[in-house]
Amino acid sequence: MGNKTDLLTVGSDRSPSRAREDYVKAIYQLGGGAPVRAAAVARYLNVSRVSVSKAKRLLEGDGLLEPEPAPAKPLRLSHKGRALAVAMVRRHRLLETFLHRSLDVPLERVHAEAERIEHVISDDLAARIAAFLGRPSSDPHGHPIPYDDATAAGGPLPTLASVAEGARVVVVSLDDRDDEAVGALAAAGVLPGAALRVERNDTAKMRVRCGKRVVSLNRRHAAMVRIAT
Amino acid sequence: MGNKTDLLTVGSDRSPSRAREDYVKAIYQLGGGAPVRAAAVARYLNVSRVSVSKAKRLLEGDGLLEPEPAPAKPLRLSHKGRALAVAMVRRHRLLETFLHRSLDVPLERVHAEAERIEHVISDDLAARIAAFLGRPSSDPHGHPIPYDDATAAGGPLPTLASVAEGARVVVVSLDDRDDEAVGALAAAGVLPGAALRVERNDTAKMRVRCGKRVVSLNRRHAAMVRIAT
DNA sequence: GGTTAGCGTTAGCCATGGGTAACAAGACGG
DNA sequence: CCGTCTTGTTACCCATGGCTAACGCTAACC
Repeated sequence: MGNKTDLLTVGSDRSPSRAREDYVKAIYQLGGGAPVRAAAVARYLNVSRVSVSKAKRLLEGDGLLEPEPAPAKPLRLSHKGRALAVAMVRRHRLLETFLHRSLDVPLERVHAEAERIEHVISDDLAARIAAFLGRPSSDPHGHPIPYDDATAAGGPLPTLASVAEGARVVVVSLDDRDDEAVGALAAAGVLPGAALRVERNDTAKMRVRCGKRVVSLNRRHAAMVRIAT
Repeated sequence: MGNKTDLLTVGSDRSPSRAREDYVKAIYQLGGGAPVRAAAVARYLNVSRVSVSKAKRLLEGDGLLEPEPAPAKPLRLSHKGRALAVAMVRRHRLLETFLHRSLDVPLERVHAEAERIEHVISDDLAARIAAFLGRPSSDPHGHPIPYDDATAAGGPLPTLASVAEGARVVVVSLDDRDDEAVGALAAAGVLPGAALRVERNDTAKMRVRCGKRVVSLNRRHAAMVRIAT
């Protein structure tokens, strides 16, 4: 196959619809339905506040944001915007599941790949992928796949980094946005469903027993792990 | 699933890299390696000649086109451009095969879907899809899948519309760019590998025996069928 | 030879997405 | 109460992709 240093690295990749979908998804993931500050969106997407401010007008024009005549107000998704956001999340998680399960894409690379594909597949195709996979209930990082537009949020779970020594916990999910952490955690066997026991948690590296293995985890990586008891 | 009249219909969808890839692919498919007139590219992509003229400069800048100081000369892909074009064709055909075989996407919808996805998957992912499918040699429309950068062109085959009455032929491929024709042909059983006998070919509708069935085909549709004897 | 058609280019216009610089207004800390 | 930080906005600038209008050329066609 074409092994010539990936020819395709040509342009940036900001298509009109892609940018809009990214904004909507960011607002949704930051607020979970609640209004979100523009500056937070800017940081989340690594763009300037100005870009968010301009995008705001365009998104309002598309009916994806609740129209807000008063300036300096937080961003609120409209019904349509929320539905689009949920559709994006659904596609993203279905794609991640497919890439990991069927194509054996390593866990830490699944997110980036899905991030690009999610913008170009139709709802119909997403439904076919879901059927192909047997309508999985969660993606390989442990996040639930929303099949209807219900939010089903629930407050954020505690992270592994915050657990007291000696505690036994179960891994619920990993933050897929941090490739490096996901790679390290997967290598250590810290995956959704794994039962852990925290051996030490007082320095930059914590020790965790995972099955028969005792592994050493970077604190920053452990902060990417959501857990339950 | 989100059945709300496809929310995603928001923007056009011309990302920088997408446009470049479309130009390169068009030049490749029109010329098969030989130089191509800009106007032909414009017609093929449904854009103005002006857009092609401007794209030319950008593509030269990217090293995808052979630099051409003299104006009004045909467009020639560089080595890099040709390799990119072949990669695009490979991805496209692999995607079509996957969509049709694994996800049961109807033949006439496979092209449009692949057309969008091909721009966002990595070479690595294409390789994984190929492995998943068992390295198929051709796509569902009957076009060969190029696994190396070899061109393997060979002159264009005759079309079903040009066949004399009474002749027996075998369907090699369908032109996937014409959704309507592909739908009609697939419904009639005129698919790659099918053995046909032309019963009548003198009016706007031709009659063809296909297995046990005798079907009536629109001439325009028949012109989308490449055949061999 | 003149007319007509097609081709490639240039000039100019629009929309989108992204960026800086700058500013007014509010929140916070001292 | 005064400085400092954060925020959202505005005014510009840049690149891309696409468009129409218009022009010069070439190549047919009569």
